[in-house]
This record gives sequence, C-alpha cells and structure tokens, in this order.
Amino acid sequence: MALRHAVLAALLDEERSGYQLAKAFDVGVANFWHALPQQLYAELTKLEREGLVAGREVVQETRPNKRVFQATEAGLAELREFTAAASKPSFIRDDLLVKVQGADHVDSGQLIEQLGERATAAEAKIELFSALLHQMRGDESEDEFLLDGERIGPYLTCLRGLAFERDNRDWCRRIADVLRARQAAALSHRPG
Amino acid sequence: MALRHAVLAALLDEERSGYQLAKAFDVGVANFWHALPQQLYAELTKLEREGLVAGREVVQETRPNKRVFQATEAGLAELREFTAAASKPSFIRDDLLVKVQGADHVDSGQLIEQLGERATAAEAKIELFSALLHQMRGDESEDEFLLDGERIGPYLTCLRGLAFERDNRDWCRRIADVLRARQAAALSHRPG
DNA sequence: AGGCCCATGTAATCTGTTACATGATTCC
DNA sequence: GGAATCATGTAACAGATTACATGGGCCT
Repeated sequence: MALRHAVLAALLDEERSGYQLAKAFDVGVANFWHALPQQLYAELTKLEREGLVAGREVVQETRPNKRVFQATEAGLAELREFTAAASKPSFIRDDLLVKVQGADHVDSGQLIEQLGERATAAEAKIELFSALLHQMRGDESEDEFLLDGERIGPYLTCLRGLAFERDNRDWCRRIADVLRARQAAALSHRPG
Repeated sequence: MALRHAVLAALLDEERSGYQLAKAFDVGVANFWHALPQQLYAELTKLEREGLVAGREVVQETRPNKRVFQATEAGLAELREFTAAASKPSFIRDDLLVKVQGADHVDSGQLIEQLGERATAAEAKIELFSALLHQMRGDESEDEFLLDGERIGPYLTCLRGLAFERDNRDWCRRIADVLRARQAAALSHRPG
C-alpha cells in the first residue's frame, strides 16, 4: 500500500486522467515518486472500485475520450490516515551513482559522458520546476505566497524537487571535472 | 537486473559479509540504493553461483561464523558492461513528500512533527557522512585527495549523499516553519 | 509515409516486502 | 533478566517491469 497515496495526493486539487497522471509520474511528480502508466491505470481502477476516487467520462472530438478522476471524501480520509502514520524512510535508486561508486575500476570516458547527460537533464528539470513555481505563486513573493496561498502543497514539494535537481546538476559537473582532471594527470605521468 | 550491480560495486574494494552489506544498504549506501537483508543474502547466493563474486568462510570464536564476498574478474566485467549501458533515470520514493503534497487538506501538527523527526535523522546522516569523508581523505584537502587518491568512488557517492541530506534537513526545517507560520496566522484571524 | 502524441489497458515475469525461523554473545 | 548485535536464511505475498495490443489524429 504505497502508490495509492501518491495517486490520491495528486488527485486532491484537480481532476486528471490516467494519461495525465502518467506524464506527471514520469517526470517524477516533482521528484518524489515514480510509476509507470500500467501501474497508474491499474491503481485508478482499484481506487475507483473502493470509492476513494470518482471518475467521469470526458467526451472529446478530435482525441479519444478519456476518464478523469478526483479524490473523494473517503479518499481524503484514507490520505489523512496515511499522514497520521509513521513515514517509511525515503528511498533512492540511481544507476549512475552505482557506476560512480565503481569509478576507480571502470572507463572514465563513459562516466564523464553520462554525467554530462545527467547534468543536462537536471538543468531541464530546474527550468521546468522554476517555471511551475513561478506560475503557482503568480505576482507574489515566495514568502508571501507561502503565508497566504490556498494550495501550497504542490509548491512545497516542487521546491524540494528543485533543490534536488540543482544538487544533481552541480554534483554531476563537479564529478565530471574531477574525472577529467585525473585523466589529464594520468596522461602527464605516463605520456603517450 | 539492478540490485546485482549495486552489490558488485560495493564488493569491489573490500570483502564484506551479507550482514555487513545489509547494514550499508540499510543506511542507503550513501543514499543511492536501498535493500533488505533477505534480498542481499539471496543476491549474494545468485552472484556466487554465477561466479561474479567469490565467497570465503571466516571462522570466528565469539561470534557466529560468516561468509565474506568480493567481486571477481567476471563480476568486474559485468559491472563494466552495466556502466557502458544507458542509465535508467534515478528514482525516488518518499512518503513524507506525498504527505506534504496534501498539506492543504491534512492536519499540520502531524506534518510539522514528522518534518522535525526527518530533519533530525538528516542531521545524523550529515554527521555520519562528514565523518566518513574525513576518514577517507585523511590529512589531505578534498581537492588533493580527489586528484591523487586511489579509491575515490566511495568518496564521490558519499559527497552526493551529504548534499542530499543537507537539502533534506534544510527543506524540512523551512517547510515546518512555513506550516507553523500559517497556523499562527490562522489563529490570529479567528482567535479564541 | 513515418513518427509522435493522445488514450487505455492485459498478461507474464521479475523484484521486493512481510512474516517466520534460529541461536549465541555482549551490553545495560 | 531483557535488549541489542551478530549471522543467515525460507516461504508467501505484494508490487513493479516488460512485452504485447489497439487505434485515431497531427505534424513534417
């Protein structure tokens, strides 16, 4: 029981279709959860059957029809129970970090390349999250918005995502620099 | 096929038992992987059967005997293949972030409490990682160590973990402050 | 004509979690 | 005397990934 609460939290403020949810979870829901479309469709079916979300058909002309969902009172109650309970420790998995852990035993060139790609991806997310934050707070300053805004939850989680991606970008660049410097040092010690 | 590479990377530089690995993976291996002891024992059995790690029995007098493992040449080759392949996007799961996403609909008191606990846990990890880093680099400055150190992989991943936990701590404190300020504002608007 | 976006699923397989099981030693 | 640490697993179940399946519209 885990994905259900992430889905409920995403359906509190607005209606979304499975497809829209899938896109949000692909980006990572501002970097705190991850799920594939198949899981989301399955979970939405379960949640609707249990009355925790309510779905309604939206007929579209140029696109296929879709079903959009929103959390019900029962769904909110479920989320409140979840919130009251202890949190599991947060949990990360990152292939790239595994690779860097073995940095002394593998080809640096490949790592440097992948670190560069990851830094670029992080930069893209930074811009995305910055834009989302700006959009949510409108004209207000961040402090003002966080004091008097009505829906600050998504803003707060997006702030965490932004900080995460900034660290990510900075770390990737730093590590790539370190590995390049070591390549250069190795060359000068035993030149070609 | 995923845990196997995290395990291989952890067994490159030193021999470890399943139990020692389990402790490392419980802390999160500097925040980039997580696994339960049962998974690790199972994975070690598989890896040994496939010749990717080599185990040897260590007889102990006051403690139960243990089997320690280290990556073999074949294991290193497997890790190199993994490193050459594309990385899956990194992947996070955090109950607490799900709860904060729903902050506008749930009890702030509970959230503030859990944010405080998480900040404390993050602080503990910050101290742990700082100590580990200091231990690894010895007398050298970080830049010196990263340029001429022999085993920098674990240092680099630990740096990432440290940055992550600092952000974590700072974010938790900031969000708790925001929620407290909103509680106070709500009280002053409808006092008594 | 080919590729991408919208939109939703099923089925088989692989991975991860929870519950259970055992037993000695050391610390408070 | 009770809790924590060391040490290693099995078995049942829940959750996640991969492969497969379909089909119209939009853009180049």
